Amino acid sequence: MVMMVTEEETRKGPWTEQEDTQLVFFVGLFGDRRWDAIARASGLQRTGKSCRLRWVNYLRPGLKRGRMTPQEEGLILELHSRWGNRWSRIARKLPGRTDNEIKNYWRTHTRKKAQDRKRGSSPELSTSSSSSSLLDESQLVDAAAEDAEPHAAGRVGFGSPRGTAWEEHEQMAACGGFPMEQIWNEIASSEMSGLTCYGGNRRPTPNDWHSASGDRQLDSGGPVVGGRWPVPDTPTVCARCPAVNTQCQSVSNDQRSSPDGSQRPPGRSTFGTHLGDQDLTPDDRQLASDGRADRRPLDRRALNADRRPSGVRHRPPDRWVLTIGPSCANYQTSNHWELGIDRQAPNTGRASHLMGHRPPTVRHKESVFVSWIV
DNA sequence: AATCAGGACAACCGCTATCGT
DNA sequence: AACGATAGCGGTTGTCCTGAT
Repeated sequence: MVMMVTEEETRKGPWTEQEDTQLVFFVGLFGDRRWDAIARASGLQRTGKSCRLRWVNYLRPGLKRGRMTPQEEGLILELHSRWGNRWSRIARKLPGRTDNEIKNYWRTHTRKKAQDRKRGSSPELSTSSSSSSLLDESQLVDAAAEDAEPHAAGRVGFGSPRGTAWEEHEQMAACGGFPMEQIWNEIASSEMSGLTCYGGNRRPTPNDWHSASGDRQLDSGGPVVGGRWPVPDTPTVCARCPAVNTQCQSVSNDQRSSPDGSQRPPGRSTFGTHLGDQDLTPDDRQLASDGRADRRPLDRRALNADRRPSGVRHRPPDRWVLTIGPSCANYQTSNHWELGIDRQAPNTGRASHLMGHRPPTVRHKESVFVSWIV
């Protein structure tokens, strides 16, 4: 019943667009837990650990990109002086920044400055009282509170073993994060045709299954139900057909209006290989305007995209849409998938693992089995 | 133009904590 | 309580880029 991925050599190195697409899609189904299961079910030849890292540090929605702001720089310095190399803890105080990002930042920028400061040569970014002006006072108050009561401050992220996902949801909302509920709602409210499923930020809703042409339908109230992905009427182009035989096509904010009001060219990718000025966010443009845009990795990637044979590092879209359709080359011969998603959260339409009740699993009888034909 | 040093950052590795059985 | 599986964390490495020489 569960699609099996044969034991193949584990891939390492930079992630490809296709891999990202697959990962985002399956995280949307399973939630950002059970990384081993995601790695297996997705067909990615990656370890669960690698999948988690990719998601947490790169694909997760809401991540900030670009240079650290002076406020963030100051906060990093302040918190590092307070907590040392507790990167994840520091990252919780900088919404949108990952521990990896902060760690890298510290290694390159801040550590050097701190060393300079120790030698008394750096007038800026001091951890002394002079730097406090750079900081949001409330952030320092929060940090102080966490000092006093380390476990009271929750982790920014989903599925923490130290608190319920719902608590973290609230905490993320409080700190300007990106509650999954909000993301899903946004995507659910967007246009959705019968042949489109949304990966990454949204899992199928019962309505999706009711409208499906498959053999089973999902019942929003029942404990054990199943469904099948709707089979599209109109073939679509298989842009990046993953190894798991899902026709997928990532669509992202390239469909939105650019800051000057003009539309991007249709079909344009936001991935690094196609990055151009039109792909810049307003923040990017600001960076460009202050003469530092050339330091941004996205531009470097764009400049060198043609030279990279594989594993091109690329910018993930802010939002993902996966399309499953019969035009996929493997459509005729591929297998029937089934993925188990627990649905034990009482009185909600949310998958239980998002409520902190239980991670998704295929082992429990009360699981909802979401299946589709590809 | 070529070379080199250092910055930037993605990704991996190893260890530890936590959870489920 | 013990054990295995999994997630999370911090350290490190590898690669590519820019700017200086």
